[in-house]
Amino acid sequence: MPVEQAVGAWTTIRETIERIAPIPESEWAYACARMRPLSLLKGQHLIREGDRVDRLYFVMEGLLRVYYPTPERELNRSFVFAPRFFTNSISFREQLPSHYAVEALEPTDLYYVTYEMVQASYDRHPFWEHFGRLMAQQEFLQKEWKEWRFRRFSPAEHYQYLQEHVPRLIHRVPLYHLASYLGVTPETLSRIRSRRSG
Amino acid sequence: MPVEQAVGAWTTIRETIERIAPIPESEWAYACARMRPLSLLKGQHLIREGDRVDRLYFVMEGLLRVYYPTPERELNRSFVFAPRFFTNSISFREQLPSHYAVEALEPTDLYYVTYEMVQASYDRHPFWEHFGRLMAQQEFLQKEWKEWRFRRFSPAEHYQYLQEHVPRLIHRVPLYHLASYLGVTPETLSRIRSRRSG
DNA sequence: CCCATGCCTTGATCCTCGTCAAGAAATCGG
DNA sequence: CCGATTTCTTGACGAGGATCAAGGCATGGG
Repeated sequence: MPVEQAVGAWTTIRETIERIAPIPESEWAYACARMRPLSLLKGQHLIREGDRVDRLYFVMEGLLRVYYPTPERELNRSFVFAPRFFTNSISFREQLPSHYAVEALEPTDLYYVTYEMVQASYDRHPFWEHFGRLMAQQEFLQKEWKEWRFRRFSPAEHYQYLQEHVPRLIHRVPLYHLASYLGVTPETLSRIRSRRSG
Repeated sequence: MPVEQAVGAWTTIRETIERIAPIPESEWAYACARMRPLSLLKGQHLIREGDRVDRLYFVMEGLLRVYYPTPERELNRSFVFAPRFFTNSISFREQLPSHYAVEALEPTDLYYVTYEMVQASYDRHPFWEHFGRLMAQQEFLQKEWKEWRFRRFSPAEHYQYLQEHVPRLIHRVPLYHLASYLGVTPETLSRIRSRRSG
């Protein structure tokens, strides 16, 4: 990777961290030295069901699809737009096999650090405990709102909400994937869309 | 409250905390001195939609129902069995009005500490930051599993799962409340139940 | 430029679940 | 123990979404 790209990447990571809490220089240097790059082509999998996920990823560029693979059909759980941290929290924290799979919907660049490194950081400097708490709390709040949306909105209302608040979802995710996310068939989503605009 | 009861209560709280992380004696004394009791009769509300929740509760005894009040019907979001910590995380952390209501399904005893006290604790001793992180992460994992159950299970499968893994839900929560939790009408839940046993 | 592929739409049919209505069973207070 | 209220069940009906099937429309590779 050319140097300029790497520098831009690290700026993005640092900004993402500092949106949560300011990071001491020593700890930033420590983290930088331990991040490793990884790239996925469109359609490649980052995680397959059953994998043990022992890495914390930062999605630098691209788009991931998180889905539950069931015998009958795939159920889309979420979509991960760069830039963002991402891991399978259950697998990462509890050392369990992943209950979902993750696929790149676009060519995707990531960095990652290992479980051991994350655990070691907590003993290294109070910043990491602080950051970890704020991060976990923020993740929790996002899930709380998501639960609220899924319970209170009908699929049609939910689609309208996403159109207004997360338009990149409608523009960058194929509609048949979005349909599965909303809990309906592609046919039904198509009819929702035609009812709204027509 | 008689002394013996208070002592039993505090043992319960301490055990709940130490299931997450061992608490230093100084911090335990600090917390104890700041907890206040509160009791609810069956049917009373702990939180109404729109309230600002600035307390972190510990549910000592009893059972709470958390629900989204919508114009047409109430949607049950969760049930809170003692002993457990509980608050509206969004309202508590972001100082926003509550998007749900909380009602006692049984006579319920609680203790609480205030937002200011929780915030102050983070500067007091590293234990609280550590505890806060582990707590938030644990809450997140529980929501992750809940999301999984709601996506992968049909209402009938979900009912069977709850029967096997959380039988107290079926025994202590009225079925029409459970139906709303599962996302079906009481009539449909009744038919699910008769299909299974018959 | 054209064909193949993947994605989206439209139509017809079936089936499940919500709704409305009534009645049975359980619970509670007096 | 009894009556009133709440909770649960059962039945009939209708609306809406899943399914099956086919056709349209992009997009990209040759």
